[in-house]
Amino acid sequence: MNVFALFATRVADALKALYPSITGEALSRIVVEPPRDPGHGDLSSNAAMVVAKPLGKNPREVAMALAEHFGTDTDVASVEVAGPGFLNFRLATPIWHDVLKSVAAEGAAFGKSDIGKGERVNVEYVSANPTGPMHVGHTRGAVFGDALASLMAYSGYEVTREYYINDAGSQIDTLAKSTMLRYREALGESIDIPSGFYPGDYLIPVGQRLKGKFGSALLDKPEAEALAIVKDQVLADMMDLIRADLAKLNIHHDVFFSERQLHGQGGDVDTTLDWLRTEGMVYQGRLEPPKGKTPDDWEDREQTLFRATDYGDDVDRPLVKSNGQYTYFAADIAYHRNKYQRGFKHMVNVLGADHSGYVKRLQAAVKAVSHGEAEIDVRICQLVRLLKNGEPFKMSKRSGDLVLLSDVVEEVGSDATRFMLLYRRNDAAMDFDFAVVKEQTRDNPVFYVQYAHARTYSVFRKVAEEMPALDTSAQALAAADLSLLSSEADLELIKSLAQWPRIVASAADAHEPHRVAFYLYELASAFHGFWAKGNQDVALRFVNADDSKLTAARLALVGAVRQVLVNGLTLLGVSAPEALS
RNA sequence: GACCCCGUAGCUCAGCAGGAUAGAGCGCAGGAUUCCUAAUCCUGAGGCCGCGCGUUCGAAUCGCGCCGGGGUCACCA
Repeated sequence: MNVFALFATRVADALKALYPSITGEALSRIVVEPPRDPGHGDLSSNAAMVVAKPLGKNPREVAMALAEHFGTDTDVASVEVAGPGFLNFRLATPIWHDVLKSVAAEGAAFGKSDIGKGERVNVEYVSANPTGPMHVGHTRGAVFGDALASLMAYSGYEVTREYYINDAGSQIDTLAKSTMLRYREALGESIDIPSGFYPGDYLIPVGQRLKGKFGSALLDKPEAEALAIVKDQVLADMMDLIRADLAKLNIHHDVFFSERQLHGQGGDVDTTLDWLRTEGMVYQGRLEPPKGKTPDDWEDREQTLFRATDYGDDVDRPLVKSNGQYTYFAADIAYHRNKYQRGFKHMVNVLGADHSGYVKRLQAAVKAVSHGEAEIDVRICQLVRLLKNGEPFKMSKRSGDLVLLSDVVEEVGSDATRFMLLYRRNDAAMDFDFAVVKEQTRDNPVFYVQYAHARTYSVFRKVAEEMPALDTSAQALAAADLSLLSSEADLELIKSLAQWPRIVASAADAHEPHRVAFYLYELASAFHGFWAKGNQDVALRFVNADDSKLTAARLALVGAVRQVLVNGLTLLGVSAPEALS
């Protein structure tokens, strides 16, 4: 039950009844939301102001008519017209108790919506090059994409979580050659790793595995053949490594899409280029070197260009390299055409800050290959600066100057890592201070929220101890007399709970999981605040040994708080412990 | 030179498909424990919402132009 959506519908219905000539366009701009100042009531709507102009009426006049209409609504305690034509509702107490009932009845589904209408959406995230373990640079996008995918699934989309494996470029050839050296090393040769190769220790086990499988047989094969075998092995191993790293943050993908499968004679890139040609989206031409910074090796030549500017990009983009191979972007067009052909009209890509220049051409590609039928939202996750006690932090246990994802998770844990990264808008750069994240204080929102959740359990433990006769089963609490929850404090907490469905829906719609994290913090705060009130006023305690009816009603409230905290934490992939140790 | 992101309290950040008196945490000053785990709560001080112009009944929010910070810029991936 979403009271805001409920009243949005009622307002629209009322307007249609009052002004039959009203257009759907005008109705769509109506919002019903909590007023910024709670003194203005529970719900506020701009309906009269939005609708007045097209109707040629005075906003206050429309508002008055609406107010009169709602005077007979039994769920409404009072309606006021305020300011230029705001409609402010104060709701009758029973409807808040209905919210509580619906939390209990809907459980994990409280907050779910169908704004996605069952449409399929492809969320691509991580897509780190399979050349080694994950490092922190990947972590933010990984967590963001994972939470966004969950959020959209919860909001009625059919979500596919996808990982694009960049396993076709020259960096993979270098990876194979680097691995070949480790193979020789495993066979007893002493090796020297040239610069430009991958020096990481993580390739040593791959070399040993190759030795175990093939002995020294690979050395007898032609180099190209041997390298192909080595490449397959190292790619498989690197992806295992990456999957294991992601699993530490509880991140899993549905589809791992290999770039290699797009290449080759008659592959997707070939057919896509042919298609682009027949569509007239490709031509032979020259590009201007970028102003202000001409690359040293700039070579003015005629090349195969995609008409990206026709679709909003700044320049047309090359599809074929000077050595005759396809560019990365050519493969990416084919890849996104493939997504479209698999039936995705909604796509989301999560990329790192270093790809911000890539956004427009990706959007251009999707527009072109779908003739404008599909849309892609590219979310850029800005840089994360690692700190320790406020000082920039360089940690390097195993791999050059990189900080590994597994190091971070080991250091601070999955919950804190995920929550901290999600407790920030994705498009703002952020600092990640190990010292703060590890601290279990109010500085660290994840513990604050988890503590609220644990507190709901400790209330129940307390009741079991003090009032063993009280039935605290879900069925018993569902029958509790909620009308006993009539204090300001009770209603305030219930109103926080009532926000949840609209928060999730708006977060899913805007592709902004951080809204969920902030909401959870606020709900935790409301719950902690209620607790403290019980210290001053015995009537506001959760547990009243001499009043089992009130206690039962309060337990129903506490149970609802717990349910919403769990629902939110689950979406963010953060655990909800029953007790903090 | 161009493109993208950011600029809100001393610090870290919310708020931005326009809406009423701009919020939170930290820090600072004071206070609270007869329910659970004080890992908490309450009160207070603290703001030309980077600057300017424009659109509007109404702008932190939208548009344009500056300023400052970060990122990126044919063929790498």
